[in-house]
Amino acid sequence: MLHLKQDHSELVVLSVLAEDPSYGYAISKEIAARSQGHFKLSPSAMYPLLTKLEKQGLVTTSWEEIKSRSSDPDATGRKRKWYTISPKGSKRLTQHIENQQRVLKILNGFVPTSLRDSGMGLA
Amino acid sequence: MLHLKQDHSELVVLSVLAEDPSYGYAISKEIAARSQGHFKLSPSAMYPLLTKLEKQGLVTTSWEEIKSRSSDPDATGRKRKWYTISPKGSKRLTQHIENQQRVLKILNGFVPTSLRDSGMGLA
DNA sequence: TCAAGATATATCGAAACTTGATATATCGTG
DNA sequence: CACGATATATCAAGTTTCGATATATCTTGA
Repeated sequence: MLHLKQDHSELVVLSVLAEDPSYGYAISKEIAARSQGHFKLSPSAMYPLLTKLEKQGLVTTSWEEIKSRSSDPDATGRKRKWYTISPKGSKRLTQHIENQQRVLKILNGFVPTSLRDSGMGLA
Repeated sequence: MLHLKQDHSELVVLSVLAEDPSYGYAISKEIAARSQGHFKLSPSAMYPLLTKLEKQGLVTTSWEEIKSRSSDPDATGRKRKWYTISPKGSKRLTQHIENQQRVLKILNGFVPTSLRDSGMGLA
């Protein structure tokens, strides 16, 4: 299991949302699936991050009332909070990736040539 | 000026030391030079990091007394702390880069195809 | 000669970040 | 009807980060 730092978490979450709106639980499942279980965003990492993205205007949110199949017509039903990437969020994602590429390129300049030449370069 | 996270700082410092032993001040200058000023490791980031590397046995250290040209024969002289990468440190550097490559590959799987196809992929 | 900038190492503290543990509640299935 | 999955969220304790600060020496040029 690889450790996802905040920068990477943000990149991954915005990437997932760039394809379709989703919600916390589904996003965490998607991340685990798409990374073959290598990446994991726990609830305690996920929700603060989503709240931060919302505050920064990178995503918009809406609540969905999940209709219960319960026979009780008064049942409250479970709530689901949907996250949709905003234009600002899309822009941020692009910038984020561009930035990663730039960092990677410079970082690669530090990798010893012996390692770089043996196909271990980063860029 | 790009923000160097600890993971990247460690990679960069070990990479610099993999070529030749050096000391704190010189390492920070080397990093600024080799990155065209894009990366910067301030003293407050550099010295705790070097101490950590030393404690983990990734580098060995020795003090050098810098001979003063001062006419005072009793002058203490400035001290310089040299850092040399250890076999354990070399191994860590290789693992570090391998790990970066793995993370990058998985991360790239999250980048939207539209961005990936336009040459913005990470791996 | 002497002031200023470069060389050199190091700590402090406030803020931000990280994460396992915890809390709460509903849904689906055997 | 119990249990695992779904679903969101906070807390607290630990780690990380970094500008500011401290200390001291060396070098250069006005």
